[in-house]
Amino acid sequence: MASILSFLDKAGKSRGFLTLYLLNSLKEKPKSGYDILIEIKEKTRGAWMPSKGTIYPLLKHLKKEGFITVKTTGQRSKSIFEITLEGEKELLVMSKEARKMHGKLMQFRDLISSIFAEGQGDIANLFFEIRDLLLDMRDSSPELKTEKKDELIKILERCLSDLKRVVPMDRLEGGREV
Amino acid sequence: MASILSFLDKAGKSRGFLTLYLLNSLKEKPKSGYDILIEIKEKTRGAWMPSKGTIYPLLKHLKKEGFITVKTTGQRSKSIFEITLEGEKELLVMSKEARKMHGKLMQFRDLISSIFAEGQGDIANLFFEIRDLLLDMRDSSPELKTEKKDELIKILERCLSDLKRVVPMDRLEGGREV
DNA sequence: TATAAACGTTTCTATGTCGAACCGTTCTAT
DNA sequence: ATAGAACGGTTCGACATAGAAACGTTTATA
Repeated sequence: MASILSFLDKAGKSRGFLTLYLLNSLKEKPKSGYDILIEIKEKTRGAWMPSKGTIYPLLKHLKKEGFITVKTTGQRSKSIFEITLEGEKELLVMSKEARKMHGKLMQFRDLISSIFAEGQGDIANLFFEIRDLLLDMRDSSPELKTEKKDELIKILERCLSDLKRVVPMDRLEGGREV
Repeated sequence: MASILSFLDKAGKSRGFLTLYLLNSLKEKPKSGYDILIEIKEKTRGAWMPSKGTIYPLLKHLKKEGFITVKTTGQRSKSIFEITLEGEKELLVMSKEARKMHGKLMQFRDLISSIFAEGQGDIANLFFEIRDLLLDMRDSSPELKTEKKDELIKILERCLSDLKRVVPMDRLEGGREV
């Protein structure tokens, strides 16, 4: 939730995920608010489309803060926003939050799926054991020797390909892929 | 965000994830608000702990709605909440939302991780791929043939033992938490 | 015995996002 | 030509949750 998807910037101001996304997206290429709306909708396959009542005021606010500017007021009276140098600096700091969010989101995911879990005991247990092992390792030794890391990767890759071999691929609709 | 973690119940009332979690958790076993607070904190390894200012008023509200009752006012003046029959009925409907949330959350995850890009082959990414595959499978085919199940278990067991071989066991326990 | 920590709850304000209503512009199909 | 859909944006109220302050109780510890 908010605690998971929002964070405090270096000035102590509370920021939401959308702020982070906006700056990141505008860094890549100047866009209009509407463009970003559609971009998000498509990237998430319709799972999320920010409210217009959120995104437009937010863009205005970020402009006022000097993180973005209006590049041109193009056709159809649309405003094309562009990230500023200060915006890029801010993004650099903020984007570290994306990692944290991601980790938190994954924990949150377990919470959700536990609601419709029920059964599947053995497989779930094994999976959790693997997870715990990897998490413990990361916690206790954040700096891992490349050599050891490669070994772990090889093991996991093998596991993954083995699983893919066994799992029927008829479950393809809904589209995978990023 | 809210659109991802909140939903409309059959009466059209907006509900948050916490409502769903509360009912689900109380169905399993009567608990106090504080118990649930700690339960969530531990289940998510510290990634999320609902605000007291959220959970207590919510419990009160659910009680008023008749979905839960106070079983006993135990020691330390704590209230032990218990789900009612009506609450279970409501939960049955609501829990279908958990599945949808899960799917949306996964799309959202891609959006977040796109911010810190990250090349493939990373340990975390591999792990998530494995998890996604297992979860997808569970979602799409809840009834798994024993034979196939055994194969999956064998693969995971092997992965686990391989990992244990590589990971040094000097990683004693210690602080969890984020 | 004093004190601090953990337990357990209440109340209040703040905030990120939603959703709906409303407005004007441009494109497209009939 | 006209209607309707898609584009592009503004404004405002509602809502789930956060976060902080305050308070009483029990347990552990110095």
